[in-house]
Amino acid sequence: MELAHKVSNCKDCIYRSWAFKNLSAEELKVINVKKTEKFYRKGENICLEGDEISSFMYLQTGLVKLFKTELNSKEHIISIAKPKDFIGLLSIFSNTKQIYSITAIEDSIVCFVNLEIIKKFIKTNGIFAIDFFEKISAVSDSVIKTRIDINTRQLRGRIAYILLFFSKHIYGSSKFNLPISRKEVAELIDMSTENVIRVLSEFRKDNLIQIEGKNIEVLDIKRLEKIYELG
Amino acid sequence: MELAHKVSNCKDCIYRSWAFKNLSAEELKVINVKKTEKFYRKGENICLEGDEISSFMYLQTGLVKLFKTELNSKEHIISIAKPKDFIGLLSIFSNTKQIYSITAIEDSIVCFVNLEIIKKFIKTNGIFAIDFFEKISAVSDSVIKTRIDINTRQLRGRIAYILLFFSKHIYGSSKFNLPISRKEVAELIDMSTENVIRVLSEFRKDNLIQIEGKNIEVLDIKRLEKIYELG
DNA sequence: TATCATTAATGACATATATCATAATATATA
DNA sequence: TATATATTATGATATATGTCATTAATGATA
Repeated sequence: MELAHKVSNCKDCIYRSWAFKNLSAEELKVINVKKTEKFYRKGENICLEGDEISSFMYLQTGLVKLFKTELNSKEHIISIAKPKDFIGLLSIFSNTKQIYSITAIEDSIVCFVNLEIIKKFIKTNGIFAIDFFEKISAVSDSVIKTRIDINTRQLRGRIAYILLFFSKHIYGSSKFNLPISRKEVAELIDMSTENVIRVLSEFRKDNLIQIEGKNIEVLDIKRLEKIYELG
Repeated sequence: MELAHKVSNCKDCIYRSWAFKNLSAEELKVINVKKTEKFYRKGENICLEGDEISSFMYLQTGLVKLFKTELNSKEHIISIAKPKDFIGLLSIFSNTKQIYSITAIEDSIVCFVNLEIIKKFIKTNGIFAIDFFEKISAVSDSVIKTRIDINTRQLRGRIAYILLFFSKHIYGSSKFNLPISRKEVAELIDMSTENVIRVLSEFRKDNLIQIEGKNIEVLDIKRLEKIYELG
């Protein structure tokens, strides 16, 4: 069942003040006409490895995961995007096909802006080009930094990272509903599902967190940060 | 001792046909006047974490490593750049300070182009902007892909990756002189130095490679590729 | 509601990897 | 050249992590 939602106008969009802030009213109008908004239920695919790339995608509401299916058909999650994030990686500017898949992990609304229009504005609006480039660069570098931060740590440090990531970065609250399964956490931080569960239990017994299924509350953020910092 | 080298002209530069191909003769002349070329001996630092960023850097000759010093003062290598590569990550467009350090791992000549000039051309030359963006995006995504490829494999797969990386990607020859120590290999693929040495010995005993100190020859590339693919 | 499938949880065990110790080389430096 | 220092090499051992097995809990579906 498709849920209807009010299609927003670009000039009122939260994203405008970010990557699109240097577009003129005229340019925004062009985007407004050509853009598409689409609603995805939790679990639905937004795009798959190999799909043609024709849009710049950003997330209006919800949460999505960017992932790759390995040869052994295991999935590896590369990053999680939150509202106002550009979804995907820079390859949309250097590839014609998606090299990763994207799936909603919460009900989400994704906005698709034709890539040719973005490219046209990069060509014709220098101020927009520079600003857009800076913003997009930051996103890309943050993915690299995250991958390094995770992989230079061991299990406890990685789980601490995930807890801090969701509580601080995604939800801004010490209490939150983990939107992904333990298996997906494992796919995100390169460890086995059992060990994700085990370390979470360990943290619970240690009064670092409280767990009731997907409901998690961070009880001792200072100590959790220390565990993260020490690796 | 500083070695003199013939300062090259941008219009003859190998890099021109890559990222700078859409600049006019006039624009190239501006870059040519403002750019700096610098020679670094193997082991010399090109820049350090925290340095002000004022240049777009690319490698004319040699080989350099981009790395981060962890809290425990261990070094973690993020990527290795070869001639014609843009050095560094996109953060030069979104940060004012370097977030990683760069050191020459072979005698190298680095060319520094003032970043403000690049930004000016992005603003004023749309065709250049798009092309430059596409090229730089590919570099960034390739770093992400590499990190994933390495970290989703275990030791044997990672060593296979390194051997294939140097023989195919860097030197284009089955016989090459490994430019980094076993310790640096370990820092590049997140494993202990002893295990790097151990797996290399194992590959030697298995007739996959021949080793004499830093001189390595890949004897059975097909089997090595299989080891890499299977992880 | 009853049934089935998925997820979460935990223990026992196997395996992969790191660490420590020691020696042999190689490389840099005085 | 001699000496110190770092690198390479290998074995023994400790530790971290993954895998397998089993059960409980949860959620989906008929």
